[in-house]
This record gives sequence, structure tokens and C-alpha cells, in this order.
Amino acid sequence: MNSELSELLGDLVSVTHRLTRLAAQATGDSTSPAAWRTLSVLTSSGPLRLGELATANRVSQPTMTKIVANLNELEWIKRIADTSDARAWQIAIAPKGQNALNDWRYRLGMALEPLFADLTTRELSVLSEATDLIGDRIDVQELAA
Amino acid sequence: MNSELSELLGDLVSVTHRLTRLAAQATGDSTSPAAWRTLSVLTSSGPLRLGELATANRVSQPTMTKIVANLNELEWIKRIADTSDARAWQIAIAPKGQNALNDWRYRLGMALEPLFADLTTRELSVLSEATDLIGDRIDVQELAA
DNA sequence: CTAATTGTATAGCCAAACTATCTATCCACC
DNA sequence: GGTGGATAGATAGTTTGGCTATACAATTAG
Repeated sequence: MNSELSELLGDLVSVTHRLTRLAAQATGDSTSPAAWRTLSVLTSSGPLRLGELATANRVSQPTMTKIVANLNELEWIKRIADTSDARAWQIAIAPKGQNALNDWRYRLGMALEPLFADLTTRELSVLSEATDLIGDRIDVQELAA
Repeated sequence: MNSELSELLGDLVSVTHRLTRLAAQATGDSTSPAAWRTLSVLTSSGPLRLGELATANRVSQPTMTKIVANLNELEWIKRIADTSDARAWQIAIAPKGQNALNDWRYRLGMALEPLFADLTTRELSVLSEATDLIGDRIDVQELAA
């Protein structure tokens, strides 16, 4: 175990904990990070079974059942009976959900932009690459799950 | 408003949302992200008033009162009466809390390391720099609060 | 066909999040 | 010194996201 890597990962996760809260407060709205996270996963992965969606979000299945029920009431997602298994549901993002997610991302960008406005083009590309690197690690874990 | 920056910030926050959950599941323990976040803030900032700690964590003061009460029961933090204001408390991390945080970071590093093991030295330094860049943005916001 | 496995809903519990309100303390001003 | 306004933190109440355990129906394996 590489202790420099461990240190970096500890710092990275500490910083992401705080950025998550910063984002929640910055837009000042009442929709939860879990909702945005779920919509975001659906946007990038396409429709998923409820259990798959739980895995992708790293929450338990009953938790995801509850989150999906809330999103369904808002009509932000669609529940589609899975044609190959009568027990299962396909969960897809709905147009309203896509619009809401896009709006949130816009408002988030507006709110956070002043904080990042002083970064150089090089620094921004560092952030961009890091985002991709982390995103790829998360997706790798999904495949292994 | 720079739409590329907005896009990047939306992606960054989406990815950090998911990394936060990945970290919570990866270590499999019952202590919440809020507790770790709070201990982490206290480690880097030193003792803070309860309200300041709430601001640094981007949560409301009553939320922080509760989190601090839990941490106090675990003896992970110390509550010290503020000498200059009879209403206020200084909250400081206690040795038990520091040990718990260090242990958590170690276990987190162990759990996440396989995901990041394939990164090159250059990629790891990208992550490291990004972590610093984000961390600096968060601290800037604190000063402005 | 039967037993084991699987997908999701339900139940119950806890903690983190919020707003509103209250009480005691502090501070500014007259 | 006294009064009014502001502030620090506790308390109350509500909602939602987390969890484990369990139930039931559908699917799969032997």
C-alpha cells in the first residue's frame, strides 16, 4: 500500500465531502444531492434496473426504491416494466427530469463560477482531467460490482 | 458565464457526489460522512466555534449542534467554553477523534487503492493538484462567509 | 417439480439536513 | 446605567437519505 496514494485519496475524499455540501448550499434549493446524483447516473448510463441503479449510486436497494418513488412523483423519471423479467423495472430519466438536471447544473455553475474564475486555463484543464480520471474509476467499480 | 466552465463544474460535482457514496460504501462502517467531514475540517482549521464550524461544513447551525453532540459522546471532539464570550463554545478535535480520522483515512486508502493503482505518476499528480485547487476554492469561500 | 436464488416492496430505525423559535449573552447607543 | 437590537447555541418539528431485516412473487437450477 502506497502511503502517498493513501494520503492523496484521504485528501481527495475529504475535499469531495466538502464540495458536495458547498454545492448543496450554493444553489439553495431543496432537491437533494441523492436526486441529482441519480438523474446524473441515468443520463450517463441510460435506463437501468432499480437494483442496478442502487449499485451505481452506491446505496442499498430499498434506499433507491424510496428515491425512485420520489422522482417518479415529480415525473422526473419513468418506470418501465422490464420485458424480460416480470419482477423488474427499468428506470429511465424523463424529459422533465432532464430539464431539471440541466437547470440545476446551470444554476450550480453560476453559483460556483466566482470561486473558479481565477484559475488559469492550465488549472482548469487539470480539473477537467481529474474529473475524467475519477469518473473512470467510478465506472470501473461499477463493472466489477 | 463561461459555458465550458459551467459544464466542467457540473461534471465535477456529479463525480464528487458519486465518490462520496463510493467512499461511504467502500469502508463499510457506520460513521457518517458528516462526522468525517467535521473532524477533517477541525484538523485543518484548528478549534472553531460551533457556528463557525457549521459554516465551514456548509450546514446549518442546529445541524452542527447535533453532529457535535454525537462526536462529543464518542469523545472525538472537545467542547471548550470560549473565554471571550459566555454564549460560545470552541470545538476542537480530541486525540480519540484524530486517531479515528487517521484510521478511517487509512482504511479508505486501502479500499480505494485498487481503483487508482493503474494511474501513472503524471495522472496521480493531476489528481493531487486538482485536490489542492478544489480545497483552496473551498477555503476561499470560508473566508468570504 | 421442487428448492434455491433473485428483484423489489415494505417495515422500522437512525442520522443528516432544514426552518422556526427560544433563551441567555453581548454590544451599541442614549 | 439602562434599553433595544444583534448574536451564539439549544430545542422542536419535519423531511429525506441512509441502513438492515423481512416478505412475496418471479425466475432459475437441479
